[in-house]
Amino acid sequence: MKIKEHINQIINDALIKTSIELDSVSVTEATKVEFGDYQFNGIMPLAKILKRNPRDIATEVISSIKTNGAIVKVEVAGPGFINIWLNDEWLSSQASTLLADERLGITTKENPTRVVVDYSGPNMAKQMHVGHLRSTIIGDTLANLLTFLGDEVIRQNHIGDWGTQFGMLIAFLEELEDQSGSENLRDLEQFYKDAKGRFDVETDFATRAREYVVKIQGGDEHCLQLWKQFIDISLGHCEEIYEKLAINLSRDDVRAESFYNDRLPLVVEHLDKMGKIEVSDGAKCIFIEGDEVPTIVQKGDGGYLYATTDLAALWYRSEVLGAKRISYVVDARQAGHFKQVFHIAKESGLVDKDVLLEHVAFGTMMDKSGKPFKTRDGGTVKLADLLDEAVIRAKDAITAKDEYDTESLDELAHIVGIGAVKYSDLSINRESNYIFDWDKMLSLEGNTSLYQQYAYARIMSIFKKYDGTIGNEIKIGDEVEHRLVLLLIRFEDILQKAAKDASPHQITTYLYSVTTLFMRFYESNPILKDGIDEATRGSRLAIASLTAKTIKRGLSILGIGVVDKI
RNA sequence: GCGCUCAUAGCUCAGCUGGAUAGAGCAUCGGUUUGCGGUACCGAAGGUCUCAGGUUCGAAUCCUGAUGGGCGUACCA
Repeated sequence: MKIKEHINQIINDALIKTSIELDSVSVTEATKVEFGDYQFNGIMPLAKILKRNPRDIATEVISSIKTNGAIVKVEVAGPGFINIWLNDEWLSSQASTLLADERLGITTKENPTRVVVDYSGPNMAKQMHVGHLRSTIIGDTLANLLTFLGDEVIRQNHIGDWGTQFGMLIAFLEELEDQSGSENLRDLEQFYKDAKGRFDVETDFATRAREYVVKIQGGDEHCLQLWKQFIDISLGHCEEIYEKLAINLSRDDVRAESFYNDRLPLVVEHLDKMGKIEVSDGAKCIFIEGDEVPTIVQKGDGGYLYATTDLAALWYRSEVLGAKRISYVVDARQAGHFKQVFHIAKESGLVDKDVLLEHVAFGTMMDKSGKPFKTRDGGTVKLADLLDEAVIRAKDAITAKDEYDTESLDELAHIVGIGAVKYSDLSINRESNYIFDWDKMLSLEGNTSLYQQYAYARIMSIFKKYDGTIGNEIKIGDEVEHRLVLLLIRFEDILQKAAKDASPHQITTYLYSVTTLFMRFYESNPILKDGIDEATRGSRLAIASLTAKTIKRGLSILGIGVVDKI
């Protein structure tokens, strides 16, 4: 439920009764337990405008606040803070309602936004490597989150399947065709190196490779056939990775670079018509005021560039797909590029003014010593290798190994390992650089997926032992329960904000606070011990159940699974 | 050179719209009535929020400047 909105409404009503009108009223979570559950700080700036004593106004306002519903107590504190305590009975009843609902009381948007989330976007010429990890993970989470909240999400995988290197690759593929073409493509990295090796030393081969680039672009049947075959195999490799990573991208979501080919000349034509284009050194450029370097949309030799493709994609997404929010989950280093492209798209009318264009930027992945993440010999780390290692390491971290047969242990290690990789990536502010540390991510201590999965398993273990029906009746009995239940009710507020900011780490921070608070509750408030009365036990079971469902739902939005025992 | 961005505890990170005594985890030290999963929980210690100004009732947060790091900077994507 949108609890904050509810409290805001109450405060707003009280303000109106005091003849005060504010454009927007927003309470915040109390900074300390002594200050209650929520606090309203808006009186102080107001007092300045009204030239009145803030405490006097605050005192007047709180006398108009009803304390028989959600709020049980309000106080004026300090220079004019209004501290708000919520009613246990009200919270209890809200929590019971959430527990009875499949979606935990989280509403779906009444007016959904059609939103394109552009993420992953691997290059077909090479194997997926760690450079694609963050975009894939963050983008998928954003898409999951928006979908859950009711937006019409269109996932777009803008794969790189066009460009000069493909001439070389298909020329090489052609030679191997009669032998074992697809077999050689198993290791794309090696294939690329071999092809490059030939290209560099053999003139005949290099010439043919260059001819093939022209031929593909000219629509030559034979070359296109080879090219399609190559892309198909390479994309298949990506799909294996998506499968392992539990990423919701399918072939239907692929709109490759080549998809926009037909639109490229039209984009340039349109820009020209709008009077945006200036020719400089033979290239068609757009100069933006304040920017030193122009955006080139067509090269001197007539070729197009990635800015042109991105403009074409924006146009397509806006016009054909009808998107009102277009989110690019791309490395922060491309901030300058997107700023220009977005600007041009809007100025030239390729995209309507009311469409939200956002660059969901993220930082670089570093190793433990703070340097860019590479293999020992300085090469690129293949994603497939990294994920395999995650599963192997996860297996070591599992306690109850003996309770599993080989097959289900593998499955469990997969859930734990992949979850760790995803969670650690999602749990830091996406814009800062991210330090990749195996030991930290697979630790049971601290803000990790394993800690959450462990907490979940503990709750499941209680339920298994209890072996009965768990009701929805919650009755808050003490301070810890009060805080935990309130936190659980706040789930929707957190998701809404994370969606607005495209910021998954707000979800992980929240889940971690739920789990730690639950652990405290678990220590201090026994559930199945002898001497616990029926009603208390029922309520505690229900609180545990709501906690488990919240963790499960939260992790599932992050694309991470839970298990009943670890 | 110009532009973007970051700087919070020894380390990794939170910190909302400017709000009260800046918070977690790791590491360190100490503790937990035989415990519903102890790979847990509780506590202690740890800070000039890079520096210097400014804005104001109030600044880690906003503005200006400095220092240090990362990144980008015309026909690659």
